Amino acid sequence: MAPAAKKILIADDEPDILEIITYNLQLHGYDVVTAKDGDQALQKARETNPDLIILDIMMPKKNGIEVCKILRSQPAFEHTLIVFLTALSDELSHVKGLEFGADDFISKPISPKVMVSKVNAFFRRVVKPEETKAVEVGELRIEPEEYMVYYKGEPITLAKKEFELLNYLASKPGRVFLRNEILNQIWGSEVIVGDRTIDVHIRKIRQKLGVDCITTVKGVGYKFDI
Amino acid sequence: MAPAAKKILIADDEPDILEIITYNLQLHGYDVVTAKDGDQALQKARETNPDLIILDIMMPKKNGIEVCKILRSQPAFEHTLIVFLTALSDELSHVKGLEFGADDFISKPISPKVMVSKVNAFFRRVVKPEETKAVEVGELRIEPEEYMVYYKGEPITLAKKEFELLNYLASKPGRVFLRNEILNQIWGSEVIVGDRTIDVHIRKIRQKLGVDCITTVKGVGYKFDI
DNA sequence: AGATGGCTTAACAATTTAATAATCCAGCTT
DNA sequence: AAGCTGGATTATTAAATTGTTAAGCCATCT
Repeated sequence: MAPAAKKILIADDEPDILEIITYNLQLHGYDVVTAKDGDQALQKARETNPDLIILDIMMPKKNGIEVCKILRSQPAFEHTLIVFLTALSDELSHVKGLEFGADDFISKPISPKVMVSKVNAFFRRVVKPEETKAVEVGELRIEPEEYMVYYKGEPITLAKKEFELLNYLASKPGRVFLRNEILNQIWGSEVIVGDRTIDVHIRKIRQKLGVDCITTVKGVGYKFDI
Repeated sequence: MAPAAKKILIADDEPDILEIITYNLQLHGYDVVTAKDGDQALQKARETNPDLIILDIMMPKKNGIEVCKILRSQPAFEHTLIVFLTALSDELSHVKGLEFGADDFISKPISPKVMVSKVNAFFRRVVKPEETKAVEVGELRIEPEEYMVYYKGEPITLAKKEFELLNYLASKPGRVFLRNEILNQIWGSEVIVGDRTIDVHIRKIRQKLGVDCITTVKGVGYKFDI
């Protein structure tokens, strides 16, 4: 699934926080680069070309907002995901940060778990546009942009989860997705749902589509096949 | 896949809590080891090498944070999942725990059900799908991603164990795999099954494939050959 | 407030797979 | 040739997994 580990640059002047977050992100398969001040953040960003940059607002040398502003002015970082770490109360930073092109904020203090969840979410979000293209297999057409499915030209309305599940499976027809992969992708690693939940959604999809384009692979998972 | 039960060490000084949690985790197929104080937790951790360690913060002898700190300093436990049990209000513990490498927190009080769900989620999160590539020998193609086998282009559906077995043998065509090797790889060293079980699966594979690509080496094992 | 739709879960049914035991068979040994 | 030995086959039983239905919960809409 993950051809290459996503690279994350995280800049914060508190070594403890840096270490904790680094450790936890690494544990979840991310490639982490750290910086302890604004200048270093800029330098490492250029050196390593990360997929996501997390900037503490308050840092020596250059603060996060300045760093963001500089990065955004460079073509190489025009579309890089940049998020700020801010103290919960610091509303002003929010406003200023937005002006300089931050994609989101993470409020401190934050638990490692939530941190990882958020990072996962960022990448999930940014991956979306790639899979926006319609999938068409046989008589079945899946249109991610309109959140609709057509079978033999007839529109079929699926609920959100149903659609996401079908779309995910159909993203690689023929390949088996493990139940765990499905849970992590559709529900997210932080959400807790039972195993039967997947079954029920699968059932509803099969029911609504009329065609059985989802094959069960017992003990393994499901695959889209037509 | 190794169906080996995940091992969980749980340390808490309240026998009641220990018992309830243990019972519920066991009910869900986990292998549970308990400890009633910090020293015992350390000892059992070394003895049993668990996959997940749940530490109550407040314990006699050594508290959870001390235990965590000691464990993390040892290579064997560097990457073991460690979570703390904390009273909801005890924010200070959170902060301290983070510094010593805990992966997450579980706040008390917690219902057995939620506990089990959380534990499931922990394991789910760390699972990463392995990179798999298709094996192709002669007219036979094995696609681990699809969990499918093709012979002369025709798709053949194998059951989970059958597929894993074939895939394993085919990973090194020509080499003989001892019965013990097969048992260890496909069934896992902790599972005890009789020798006949392998025979039966081999037979089913031969039957489904139609071609006899598996050669018996009497008194030794089997090899994939075509 | 009441109605609606989506999501999740519980409970049970149905199905599939795995493991075991019993039997059969081929090749060797003596 | 009769008796071993290890493997193959078949049938049977046990276990695990999935399918299905109904019901509850929650948020939203009317």
